[in-house]
Order: sequence, then C-alpha cells, then structure tokens
Amino acid sequence: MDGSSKPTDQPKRSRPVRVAEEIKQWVVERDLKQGDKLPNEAQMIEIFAVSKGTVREAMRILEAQGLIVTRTGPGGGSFVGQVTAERARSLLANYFYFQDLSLGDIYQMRKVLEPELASSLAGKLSEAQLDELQALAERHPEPARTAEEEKEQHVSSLSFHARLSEFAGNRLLGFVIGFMARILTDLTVYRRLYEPPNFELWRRGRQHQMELVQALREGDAERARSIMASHMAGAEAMMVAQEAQLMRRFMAE
Amino acid sequence: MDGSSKPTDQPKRSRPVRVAEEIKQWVVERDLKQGDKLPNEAQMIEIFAVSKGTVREAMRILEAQGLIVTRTGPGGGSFVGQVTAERARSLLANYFYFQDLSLGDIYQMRKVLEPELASSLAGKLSEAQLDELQALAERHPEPARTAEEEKEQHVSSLSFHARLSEFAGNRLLGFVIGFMARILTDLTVYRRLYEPPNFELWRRGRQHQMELVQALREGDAERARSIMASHMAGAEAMMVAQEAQLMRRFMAE
DNA sequence: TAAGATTTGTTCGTATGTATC
DNA sequence: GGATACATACGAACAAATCTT
Repeated sequence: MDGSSKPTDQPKRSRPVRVAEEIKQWVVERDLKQGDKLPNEAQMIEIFAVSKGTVREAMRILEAQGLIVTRTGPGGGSFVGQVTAERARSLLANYFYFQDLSLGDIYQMRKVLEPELASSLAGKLSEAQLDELQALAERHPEPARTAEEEKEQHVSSLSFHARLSEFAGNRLLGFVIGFMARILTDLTVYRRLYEPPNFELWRRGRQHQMELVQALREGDAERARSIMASHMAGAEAMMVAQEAQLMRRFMAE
Repeated sequence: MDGSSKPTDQPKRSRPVRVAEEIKQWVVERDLKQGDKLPNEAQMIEIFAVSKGTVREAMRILEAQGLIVTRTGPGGGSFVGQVTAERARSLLANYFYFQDLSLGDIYQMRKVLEPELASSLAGKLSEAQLDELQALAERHPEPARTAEEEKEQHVSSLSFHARLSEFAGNRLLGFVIGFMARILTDLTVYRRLYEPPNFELWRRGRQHQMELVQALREGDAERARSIMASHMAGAEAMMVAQEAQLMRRFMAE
C-alpha cells in the first residue's frame, strides 16, 4: 500500500503524521471507547507496515493531543484517552497566538454569550454548586490596596466565570466561555491590564456576581440574564477602556 | 454532572511530550515569528540533551499541531509555522467527539452569534466578497428533487455561513461560527439530517440569504441582524425538529 | 544533466525502565 | 526477589529529498 501519489493528497504531511491519522481512523472504524486498548508496538508495526520509530512518533502525536494514554509494564500499552477541556483550550490557544485578538473582540462575544449562559442556568444548579459560586463571589470583601491585590481580584473574578462555564449543560457554550476566561486570565497575569484600580467598578462587579447567584438560586432566568449583561458592560468598560491591547502568546500547556 | 475537577492533572507526560513543551517555550522566549528557523536536529540533540529519536518525536508533535513545518535538503530544517483555522477546527473536533453535543446546543449559540456577525459585517465587505456571497446564495435555484440534492443544498447553505465567518473582523467570532458550520456539515454528510425535504422552509432560507447579502451591501446592520435571526430560527426548526441527534465523531483532519 | 553537499527521514539492534505476577 | 511483558530511550547506519554548482 505505498501509493505515494494519491490525487486527493494534501500538502505534505510527514509519514508519522499520516500514520497518526491512520491510527485515528483505525480506532474510529472499530468504535473504540475510552479505556479500550490499542495494539501494542509490535502489532502496530505489522498493521501499518512501518518501523518502530515511526509508530512511536505517531503515538506521541496522539498522546500530545490527549487521544491516547500509554502505560508501561505488563498489561500496559496504549489506550484510548479522553481529550480534556484544558488540553483543548491549550491547543486552541496555539491557534489564536497567531491571530490578532483584541479585547473588543472578546467582549463582543462575552456580551452575548455570558448572559445566554446565565439565563440557561437559572434554577438548574445544585445547592453545592450555588454555594461554591457564592463563595467565589464573596471573596475579597475589601477593595484592593495594591496593584498585586488588584490583579489577584481580577483573576478571582474570572475564575467565577470559568467555574460557571463548567456547569453549562451546553458543552460548546461552556467551552467557549471558559476559553475566553482563560485568555483574559493569561492577559491579566502577564500584563498590567488590571490598573488603574477603579473602586466603584470593582464594587459593582462584585455586587453583580452576588446578585447573579441569587437570581440563579431563585430560578429567575430573565433577571440572571440582565444582571450578567450589566456585569459584562461594566467589565468591558473596565478593560477595553484601559487598553486596546493586542495579544500574542504561544501558550504554556 | 461534572463532579470533581482536578485542576493541575498532568501526571505522566512522556519525555517527548515534555521536550515538545520545552521547545515551545524555547521559541516563545526568543519571540520567533512565523518562518523563523529552529535549530537543526543535531543542535536540538545538544540543546535538550536527548537522543535523535526523542527530538524527532517532539518535532512531530509540534508539526501535527501546525506549530512547525519541516523541509529536507540544504537550507532545510524546521521553521515556525502557522496554525491554520482548519487544523484548529480539527483539533477542537477531537475534543467534542467525547462530548455529547446536541443540535439544540449548537443552535443556542448560532442564534446569538450569527446575527451578531451579520450585524458587524454590514457595510464592511468588499464588492468581491459580496458578489461571492451572492453567488453562493443564488446556487440551487430549483427545489431539490431527490434526497441527494437536498443534502447537497444543505451543505451548500452551510458553506455560505462558513464563508461569511471567514470575513469576520473578529477572529474568535469567525472561528466559532466556522466551527459550528463544519460540525453541521459533517453531520449532514454522514447522517440523514436533511430530510424530509421541506420546500417552504428551503425557499425561505434561500430568500433570507439573498436578502442578507442585500442588507450587508447597503450597510444596514440592524436589518442584517434581524434577517439572520429569522434565518437561524428557520434553520433550527428545520434541523432540531427532525432529530435531537447526538453526535460522536473522532475526526478526519 | 550530473555530482556533491546538507539536512531530514527511516530503520534496526540493544539496553534500560517499569509495572505485574 | 525474580521472571516476564511491555514501553522507553539511545546511537549508528543508511535512505531520501533538495539545493548548489
């Protein structure tokens, strides 16, 4: 099977990359589920008719994407894994490292998605989840005194949104919101996007989060939506006004 | 639902995966840009103090993610690449293969994002872009006669949205919309989501696209938004009503 | 056209690490 | 502890691609 010139052949992918795709296909065809065992190295060499080194490079590609996990020892081998949200966020961040995303871009999306999420979660959360969100919202009862504290509070506020996104029944909606929270967190950590401290905006943001938890608890979808909309407008004002910063990162896993 | 989360859960990364991360870090620290050359294999072996095989596995990982490209021959070597939108979509599709996404989930997002995109594009497109969209909208002037034609028209309609998303100034918004169009296209191709043919809905959808191009041409943002909102409502009715289908795919590159 | 130089691509033999019995 | 089964890592040799002359 060495048809080196297929008409549908794309750019040039190296052999290991192509073998990795073949393995993926092999797994899909057999409908293997998470935890199912893949053939061991020797069998892979036979099945795909390549050398050990090539098989290993292909397996590392799949491992890096979270599609397989490998254990050594007896009963070891490679198994179908599960791509975690964190890994997917990292891979996606690689793409946006090359794009020029502005804070305005992110807030254009947050302004429509965050209220949508808030609305859809009203009355759907457990007591434990609501309590956890409330605890996140109630952190930092005092205004920040230093730039360091300001940064910490901003990151903390974003973690409220990140946690909320994990509760989403809509996994796509949750993922996109969580991804944006991650980008903003990175920016906050690596740049000075948290200054100057604006006490009034901070106080309103904190108030919004607490009111939101209350609305979610009461199952008031429309109120949850409108509180989040206000919150986003405030957050946008706090960030965009400060800096129309472009972003470039390579990512960190 | 989602019980406990292990935030820093990365227990066993293999050596090549760690080396790949080190290389990424190495590149970031030096702020290498697209096209810049990385050290050759021999130098990599020295720098990271691992064998040739390990270096190659690490490079293959980066290549599979689109972060580097490699050429043989004199003047060859590895260079910083660019992650394409298509590759990012594929990587992300790997993640959602393990999630249970419903059509309702996707349309919850399309209903808010597509109108947002339409609105933001009003008056911003070139003549050539508008003409291209119009050509896409004007395809298939006749109602489908067979299931095969119906499928083809549906895919064609989605390509209108995919193309529109590529024109977005907001790369994140464009990416998410393009990703959803891709998922829906895959579903249409692999399953029978396009039946039964509903002539009236098809006619209205086609009409919407043509009116949308007109609104974009005239720079009428609010009309573009409302046309797209109607279009999404119609599309949702056409798809969700047919099948509350769950989706599982492993991907295809 | 051809030869030579340069760099990655592929394979294999061997040794080491690790988990299970 | 020892045997076993498996992945992991290394190094050397050779093949293939591609540029220059």
